[in-house]
Amino acid sequence: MDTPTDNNKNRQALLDAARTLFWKHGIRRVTIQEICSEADVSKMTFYRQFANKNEIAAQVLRDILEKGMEDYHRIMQQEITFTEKMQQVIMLKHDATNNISDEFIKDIYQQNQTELRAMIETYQHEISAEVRNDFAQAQQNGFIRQDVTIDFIMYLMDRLTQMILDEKLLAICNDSQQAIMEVTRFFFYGILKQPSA
Amino acid sequence: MDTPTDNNKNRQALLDAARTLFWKHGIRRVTIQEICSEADVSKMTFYRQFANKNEIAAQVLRDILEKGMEDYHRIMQQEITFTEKMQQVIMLKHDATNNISDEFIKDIYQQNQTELRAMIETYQHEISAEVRNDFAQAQQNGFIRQDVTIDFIMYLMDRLTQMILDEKLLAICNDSQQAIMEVTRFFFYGILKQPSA
DNA sequence: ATTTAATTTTACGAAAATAGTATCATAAAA
DNA sequence: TTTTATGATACTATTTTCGTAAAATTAAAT
Repeated sequence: MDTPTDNNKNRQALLDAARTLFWKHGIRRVTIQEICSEADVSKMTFYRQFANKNEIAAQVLRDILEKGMEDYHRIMQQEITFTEKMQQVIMLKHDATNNISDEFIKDIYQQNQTELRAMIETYQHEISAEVRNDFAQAQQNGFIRQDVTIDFIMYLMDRLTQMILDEKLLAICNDSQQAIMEVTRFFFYGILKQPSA
Repeated sequence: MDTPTDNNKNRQALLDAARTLFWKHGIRRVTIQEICSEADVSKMTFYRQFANKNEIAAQVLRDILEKGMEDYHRIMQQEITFTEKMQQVIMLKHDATNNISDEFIKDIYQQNQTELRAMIETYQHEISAEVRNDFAQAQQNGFIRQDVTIDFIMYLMDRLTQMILDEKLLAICNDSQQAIMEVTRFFFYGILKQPSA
């Protein structure tokens, strides 16, 4: 039971346009008409798909968060070493959709956007529980020093993912790929020369 | 005859706030109230200084363009070699105020902003006449090959200033300083090994 | 302490932008 | 042909923003 002139295509075009615009200017500054123009779709089609701007913003955010989840799961399910998994996780945030824009966040964490805020917090709870669990397990399996707390690791992960987006680091390394390797290596081995190669 | 609580300070605060906001979001999306909040000044003080948003936008643009002019003059008046001057000119655009933001330009080159557009075009005429003149003189003085047209040089200047803002180039060079040196050297000597060192 | 001037605050009406709806024509799919 | 999604237009309602006026506040000068 599908629509004649592919319904889903317009919906996706609207979502893509909305994300692009929200990305640059946050939610507040972007008008529905603008989203429609960017998506090359009439205003009526918008209202047939979404009740209002908040709803499309919610869907955009939902898509982003879900993609982040899926990416994380896909990485962790692979049959590779823990080290390699972590490298990929750190690399993950390099992807635009895993690093929500400032303006977008600003608008969410202001005014009446309780719904969107709740959505983010739910997601953060979920994902951080999983990550915490994965780390605890890795610690049990001897991949991580026993005398380091999971909380500290969580904090580190956050800072390190920020580092690979830092231009100053990029200037030091040859390219972002090398930056990621450098950071991950530091994450696991510190800066001291390893006794066990 | 000055005002008790320094009048000029508020005006400057408003101009700074406006530039910051116009920079990120263009003119259209920014409200007067927003400018006032950012400048930490009441709406009334805004209207005592400027008639409307267009006027403050015009002043912001005027300041930017004039600063660009002054910078260029200051460079050319120095007692240094032509090569060093050019290096500094290319470096100039690295400064944020000499590289007007996309959103800002977009808003100017749309809709009814004929006044602002005219301002830019006037500036461009002025500056390009000067640059052209400086180059012609340099060519006469033997600093530039005779068989190259000034038009081509003007085109090159434009492209080269863009290059030093390119992240890809930054990844190749160690830092932006080196990028500027590299580009300027290329501008003057090409890539062939020089017969005369 | 009083005066003076700039500023903020508050309130307000006018104007403009945006949101949202109803209707009809069209074009493609069933 | 009938159905269905879409686009275009026109329209109203609502919200936002603009711009002004008047009173209250601040801070320095007299």
